[in-house]
Amino acid sequence: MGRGRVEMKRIENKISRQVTFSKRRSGLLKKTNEISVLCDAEVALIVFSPNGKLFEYSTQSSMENILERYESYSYAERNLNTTYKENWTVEYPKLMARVELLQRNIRHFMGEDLDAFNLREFQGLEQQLDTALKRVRSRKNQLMHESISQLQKKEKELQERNNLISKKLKENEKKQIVQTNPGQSSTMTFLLQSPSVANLTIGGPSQATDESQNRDGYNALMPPWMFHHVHNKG
Amino acid sequence: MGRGRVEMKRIENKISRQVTFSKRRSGLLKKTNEISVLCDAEVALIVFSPNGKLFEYSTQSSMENILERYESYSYAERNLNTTYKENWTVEYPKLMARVELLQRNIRHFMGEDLDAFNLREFQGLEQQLDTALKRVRSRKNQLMHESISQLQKKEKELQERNNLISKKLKENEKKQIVQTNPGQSSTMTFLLQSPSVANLTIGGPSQATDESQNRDGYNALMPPWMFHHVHNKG
DNA sequence: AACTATTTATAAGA
DNA sequence: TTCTTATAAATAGTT
Repeated sequence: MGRGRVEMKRIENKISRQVTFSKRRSGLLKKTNEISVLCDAEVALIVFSPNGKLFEYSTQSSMENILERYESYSYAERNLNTTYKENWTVEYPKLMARVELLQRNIRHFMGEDLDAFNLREFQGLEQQLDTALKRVRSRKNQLMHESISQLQKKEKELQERNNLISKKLKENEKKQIVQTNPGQSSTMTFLLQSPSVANLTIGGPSQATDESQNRDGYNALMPPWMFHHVHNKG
Repeated sequence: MGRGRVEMKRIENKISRQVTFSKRRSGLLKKTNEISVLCDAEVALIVFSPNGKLFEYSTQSSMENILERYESYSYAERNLNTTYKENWTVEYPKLMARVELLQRNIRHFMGEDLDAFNLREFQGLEQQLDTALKRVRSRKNQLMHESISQLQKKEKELQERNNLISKKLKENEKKQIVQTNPGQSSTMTFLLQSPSVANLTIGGPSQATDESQNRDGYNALMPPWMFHHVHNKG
């Protein structure tokens, strides 16, 4: 409509295109409004100009509502977001409740927060703790015995080695006296280095754990020894 | 455009409205397409008929992309959903990690899953359990003593009451013999009912907990006695 | 759904 | 941009 028909393809002249866009845009908005008024329809129109500028029209029920309605007809994106929303609003409180439950149980295991316990519950907890303690002591003893026998083995080996070296040293000294040759005394350093025994300490100095005590806000729940353990395993 | 101008207000005649909607809708779609082709614009059009039917048009870049682009211009809804998404993708793994950590700690408190413990960790856990056990036993004993003294008190009261009633009964019998009146023997039933003592059982029969053992999938973590406790408090 | 008298939109020019 | 105007398009009322 206008002086001469237009071919339905992109207008190459930039100015023309811009002008046409402006004119037709207002026409489109007008018609959009008209159909919504005349026919009682909900309409949403979104237009991005080639320069990236946004124009929009929506009936009184607001763009948001229409898009929501549209997306409930549609599926992809919105459903994803709905899923996130639902996950969050439904699952998050569940998870938090679970966390709190677990924390309460841990406090119970630490002999705290027992005010509401009745006799049977005390009995159950006592038995549980007793069993756990027996297990831990047994495992600890086992570990200690292993350590001790390892140490004894190492000790024996070292003793043998020392004897051997002492023997060689004596022979060497004899030779030196005979030959009066002052070179080659490196055997001395070899004798003094007592290898990797220090790595097998039993419950050695507690430097490493001191630092990790005041981290992460888990303090109320985690006993210090557990911290060390947990952080080392990620 | 047409034979006579139209007032810009809702068409009351339902048929007319429907027809006009149909005609104008196709016109609107055509114009929407035209502006997008001629002017190289991105356009999205969403129309809901008064009967709730959906019609849509969008340029090649697809409705989803346009809406996304729109919502990045806009803010409200999209930001909400983004928040949910971010909450979910960021916070959920954290929470789950925390749950797993707590569960592992509980297993440790139960003397399980100790394979990776070293001697110092065993020592710490042992001490923790020992302390807890002492606390629990102390609290349990306290509770038992309280129960016992309560029971003794109740016992004493009942004894006195019984004595009183026996005395009255005897007097009554005397009277009955004197008066040879066979009515009023209701005192007998009163003597037989021994009130609420049964409620104070110490760790009595374990019927209530049996049922709750196989619920909720928490079994691996919750000892049966704890279940009872937890479910009762919500 | 098709027709057509009219109104409306708009292309080109100012 | 906006206004004008000739003309193409859209469409209200009718069939």
